[in-house]
Amino acid sequence: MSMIDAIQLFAEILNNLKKGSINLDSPLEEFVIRACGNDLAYIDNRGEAKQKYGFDFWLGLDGDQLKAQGIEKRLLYSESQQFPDFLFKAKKTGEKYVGGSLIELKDSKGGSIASFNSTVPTKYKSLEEIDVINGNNLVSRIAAVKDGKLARNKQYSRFERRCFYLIRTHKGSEKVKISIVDGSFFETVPKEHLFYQMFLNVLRKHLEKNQVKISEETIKKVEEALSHVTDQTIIASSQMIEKASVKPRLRIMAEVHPEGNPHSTFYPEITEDSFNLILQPSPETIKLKKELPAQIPEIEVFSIHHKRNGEHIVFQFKKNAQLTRFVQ
DNA sequence: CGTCAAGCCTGTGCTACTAA
DNA sequence: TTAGTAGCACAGGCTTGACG
Repeated sequence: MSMIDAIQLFAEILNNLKKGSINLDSPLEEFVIRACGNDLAYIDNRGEAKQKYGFDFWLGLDGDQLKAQGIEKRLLYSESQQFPDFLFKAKKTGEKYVGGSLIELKDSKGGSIASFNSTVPTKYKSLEEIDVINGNNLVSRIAAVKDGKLARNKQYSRFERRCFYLIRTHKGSEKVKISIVDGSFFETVPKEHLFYQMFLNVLRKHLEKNQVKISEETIKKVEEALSHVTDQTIIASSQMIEKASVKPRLRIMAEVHPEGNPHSTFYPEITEDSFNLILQPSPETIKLKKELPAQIPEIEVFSIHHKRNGEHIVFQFKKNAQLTRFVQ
């Protein structure tokens, strides 16, 4: 059930593509808002949603009541510039939360995926983690209002939500590719691991460059010490250095390695001018392999192999194939 | 081996938010 | 009001690969 959001998003976008109400060059925000606007608990740019796409995120909700719940007027239709771009509404089956997935957009003119700033892509994130990343609780405040009753439970901010990335490369070219990508495609080691390994790498490179010899034992000790450096907000804060009149600040960014980019030459099956849903196999996805093509005959289903995270199932819609079919 | 295109990598500009 | 931090990738230089 946990993937239900991504599947719904894919199916609805496909509908819109077929109807022609959007095309592969439309803004990615439009893809999501037109497809699933009513199922969202958070939209980062609520102003644009209303002005540009005529979607009122707060429709039917009263401004004064919202203020009472901690959402001030100026926030209603602002662009918050927080992570993530969209959050689906949560659902519950029995006592268990499902849904509530995160959708993050990445749009790029070239063939590589635009860099991730401050957020390292992962398979799961909880609302609590989102608050840590943002350094404030705006997203969880808004989501809690939209999720209403469901949010009145401690587990609400703790349960692990799936992360999906709506990615376009070669924007505005005939080579355009768009995919909804499972976060598992990017997360091959825990992100806490990434951070201290970065510092360790920096140290190693300096030792190498300056030809300084340090015993393997010392390195091990340093590694053990550095392994405690895991908190992104501490790493990214600007720092007071004694006597310094500037405060240096590290910015955490992540670039996607070609093997983690489903649109790279590693994965020739993801063709130009196509729209794809790329999911890690699970009992649900395997069921979906049968069901989705039955509902939407234009879809092709196949597997690609991620070097580190194994098989992923692709549901592919080719724009060109579709057009030729119409012509005939 | 030279040439050209595409891919990759790093640094940067600019904007808008939140919190104090 | 402003200091601090994050968002958006893109620009532009460098590297790699394909091809004759």
